[in-house]
Amino acid sequence: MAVTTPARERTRHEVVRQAMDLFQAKGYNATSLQDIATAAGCSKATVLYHFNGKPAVLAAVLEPAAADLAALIQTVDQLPRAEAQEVAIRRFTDLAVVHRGVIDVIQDVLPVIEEMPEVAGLVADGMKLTGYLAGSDDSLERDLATFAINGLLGECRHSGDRSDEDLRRLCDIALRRLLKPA
Amino acid sequence: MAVTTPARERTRHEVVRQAMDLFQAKGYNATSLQDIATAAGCSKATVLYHFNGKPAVLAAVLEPAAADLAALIQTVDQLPRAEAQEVAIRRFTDLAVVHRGVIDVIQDVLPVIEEMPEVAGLVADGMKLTGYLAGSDDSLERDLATFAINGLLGECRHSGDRSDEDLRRLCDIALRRLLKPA
DNA sequence: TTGAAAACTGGCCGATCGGTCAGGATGATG
DNA sequence: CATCATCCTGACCGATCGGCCAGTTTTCAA
Repeated sequence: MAVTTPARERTRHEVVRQAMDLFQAKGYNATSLQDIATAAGCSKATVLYHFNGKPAVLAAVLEPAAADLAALIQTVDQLPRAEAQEVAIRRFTDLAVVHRGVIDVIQDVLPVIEEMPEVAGLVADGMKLTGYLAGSDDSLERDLATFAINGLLGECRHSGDRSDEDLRRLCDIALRRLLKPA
Repeated sequence: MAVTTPARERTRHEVVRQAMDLFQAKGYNATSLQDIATAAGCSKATVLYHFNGKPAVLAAVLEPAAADLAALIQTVDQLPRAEAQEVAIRRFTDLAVVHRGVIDVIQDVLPVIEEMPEVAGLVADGMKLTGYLAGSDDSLERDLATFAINGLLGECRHSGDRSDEDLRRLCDIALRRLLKPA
């Protein structure tokens, strides 16, 4: 066959997939490399053969969301200020719903996220997004923006039973109430 | 001397004090009993002499906040529904500011808090408070209330440099925007 | 078919964790 | 001074963690 997936990518992908599920269910710190290996049907040594340490596994799990966030930032970057907030609110709710699993994962890593160079880009983009959500440089508005993001992070936690539509609706309402009150 | 503090209470109090600071700075899971013992100027065995395991230390750290929250719940419990939400918002912001350190601590324990009987009361009271903050049984309003609490939890995280007054003002504004929009 | 590169593994290592225990220090009481 | 309960400690334990390495199995192109 010509289009068979190379064994390398097959295993890597499966490890990332199972790691995502486990990180989401038990948290990053509470998940051991052995847990991931068992779930992925390989040995712990194999996981470390494909990934240069446990943080590298986390980085691979977060990568798709990080890429989408980076793209969003790049888009909003070249918008006039007035539109930037509106677009940030709308597209960030989409992003939060799509990557709700990843958002769930991040929770457990937040306290020590500063010391993880693997996810530095994601953190930096999150900070920039906060600025755009705030809509102004006013410190109260900025605080409300971080408040909104934290509320959203918390809301996505263990929200596996909620439908995408419900979650999107809730996030949109909450963000607008906080950031664009009538 | 008649009014000297017994050695027992002295050490216990110091352990709790240092544990609080460490839990707040590094998180519960990332803080070892040895860390607490060193900070408190005693041995790890001493910590375990006074407290029946690490979760018991956490329970002692959370206890004052849990007591205040329980008192708040009891107060709000006997209020008519209309007033309940307003009082809950106002007094919960006070409580959040006063016990901001404790709120900070809880973050790291949330993913596994269900399995800790030591803090079950605190969790249960938090759930009741959510209901009162929502103001109605509408599911959207309840979700917004949990959103608000999560935002507040996140906002209190690593907010040691913020003044009490700023924090109180921010929490009050955010809660009212979310729960009582104009 | 063959041989080298890639993929994979069991076993081991040092470190750290929460927790236990027997016994030493301390201080009040007779 | 002697006694005894309280307070405290160093040493140790079993478990678990992330990570490493020598060697085996699989893959695949020549």
